[in-house]
Amino acid sequence: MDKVFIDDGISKESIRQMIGCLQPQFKRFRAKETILCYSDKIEKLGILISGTAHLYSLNLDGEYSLLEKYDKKDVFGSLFCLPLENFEYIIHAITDCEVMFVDYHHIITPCSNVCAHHSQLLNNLFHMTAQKARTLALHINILSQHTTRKKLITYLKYIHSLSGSDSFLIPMSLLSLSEYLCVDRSAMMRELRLLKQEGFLQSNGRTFSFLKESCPVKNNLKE
Amino acid sequence: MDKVFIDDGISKESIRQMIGCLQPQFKRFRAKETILCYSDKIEKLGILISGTAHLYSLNLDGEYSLLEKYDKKDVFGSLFCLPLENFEYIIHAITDCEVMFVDYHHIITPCSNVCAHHSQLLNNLFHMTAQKARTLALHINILSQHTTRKKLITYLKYIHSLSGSDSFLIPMSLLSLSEYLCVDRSAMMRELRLLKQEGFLQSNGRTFSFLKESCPVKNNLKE
DNA sequence: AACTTGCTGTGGTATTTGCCACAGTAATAC
DNA sequence: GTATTACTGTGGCAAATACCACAGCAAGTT
Repeated sequence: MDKVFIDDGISKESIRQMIGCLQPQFKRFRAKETILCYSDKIEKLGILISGTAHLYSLNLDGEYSLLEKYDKKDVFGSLFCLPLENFEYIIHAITDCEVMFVDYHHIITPCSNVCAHHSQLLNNLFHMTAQKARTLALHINILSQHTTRKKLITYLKYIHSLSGSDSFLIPMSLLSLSEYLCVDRSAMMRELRLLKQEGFLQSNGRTFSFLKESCPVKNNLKE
Repeated sequence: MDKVFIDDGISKESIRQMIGCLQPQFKRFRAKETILCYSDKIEKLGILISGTAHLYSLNLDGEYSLLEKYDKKDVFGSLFCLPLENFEYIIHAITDCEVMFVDYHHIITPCSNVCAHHSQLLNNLFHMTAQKARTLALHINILSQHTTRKKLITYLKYIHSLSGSDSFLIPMSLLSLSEYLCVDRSAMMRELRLLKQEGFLQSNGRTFSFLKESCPVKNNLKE
C-alpha cells in the first residue's frame, strides 16, 4: 500500500489557495538536531518531507526507547502521543530532515474561506494517520514476542517481505534495531550470532538473508 | 482529551441523509464471539458502539498476544493492520458488543450526492484514528520497558493518572493484563507480590493503589 | 598524523523471566 | 444442587536476558 501524502489529489492551484488557509511552516534540520519536544506546549502537527527521524521516549533515569521511526510522508506530533508521568518525548533527526509544520487549529476547524479541497486534505490526513497506526501495530506485534529471537525474526521477515529479493537491507543501524526491538544490544548480537551459527541466517553489516524456511524457537547451539 | 465519535457535530437530519451514502451495517455480538478476522478479505471499517473487544495476533504455533483493547467509540479494521507472514489477527468480543461496519469505499470516495457533512465525517474519523495512534503509542511505550516491573508500573501509573483518585481499578483481568504487557502471567503475579511486599503497592483483585512516590527499579526483597 | 565519535562484535555473570505444575476460588452453566 | 469454566495465586527450575566491560574498526575532525 503506497503512502498517501498531504497534497495527493489536490491541484497545484488549490494548494496555492490552501497555503493561505493552513499557513504551513517549512523547516530544515541537520542530522542529530532535535526536531520537536512534546513537552513543548505548541500544538502543531509535523510532516516529514525528507530524511529520517526517530521518536524517543525518555524517563527520569536517563533511559530511553525508540518508539517510532519516521521517513518521508510520515506524520507526527503530540496529537498522536499521550503524555505520561515521568516520561518525555523527543523527535531526533537521524539524517538531515525537511519538515512541514501545521497548527492543528487550521486543520481541524473548517476554513472560513470556501476551500473546495479541504475534504481531500482531511482524506489524506486520515490515510496518513491510518498508515501510522499500521506501523505502530506492527511494532506492537514485534514487541509482543516474548524472546529476542522471535522479535528479530518477526522484524526481519517483515523487512524481507517488503524487499521482494532474497537478500535485504535493514533501514537502520544494529544499535537502533536493538532499541526498536527494546532488547539489550549485546544480547541481540548474541542471538544474531546464534542464528547465523545455526545456519538460519546470513548477515553482513545491515544486509541479511534467510537460509531456511523456518527458524527454531529455541537455541539449539550452546557456545 | 475526550473521544470523538463518528457522528459528532453532524445533525440528526444530515445523519439520516448520510446513512444512504455510507450504508453502515449494525451488528451485535455475544461475549466470546469473533467479531472480525483480518484474513477475511472484506475491506470494512468497524466502530465499536458498546462493549469491549480485544485484537489478538495469532501465529502458527498457537501463541497469541493482545495487541489492542477496544472500548466504546474505538475504530478498527484491516486498514489499521499490516498483514504479516505467519500471523493472523482476530477481534474477540470480551463482553457483548454492538458494532457498526462501514465499507472503506464509502468513506474514501467522495459521495456522488451532495453531502455537506462528509468533511465533518472525515474530520471525526481522523480524530478517531489519532486517538487510536495515541493508544498504540502508549502500548509501545509500556512494552518498551525492559523489565516486568517497569511495564507494570508504567501501566498502573497511567491508569492511576486517568482515575484521579488514590485507589483505582484496572479495566481488565490480571490474565488479560499479562497478555497486554506481554509477560508471563505467573511472572507478573510474582512481580506484583514483590511490589506489595516491598510496600509500594496495595492491591485486591483489580483494585490498586500506590503507597509511595517512586518504586525501586530492582527488587529489594528476596523470597 | 593523532584524536574523537559512533558503531560493531565478544564474553562473563547475576538477575530476571518463561515455562510448567498445581491448588484454591469465583462465576457461570446445567 | 453439581459440574464446568475462567481466573487468581504460589513455587521450582532451566533458560534467556540485562548489565557491564572491553576491543576493534570506520569515518570524520583537528
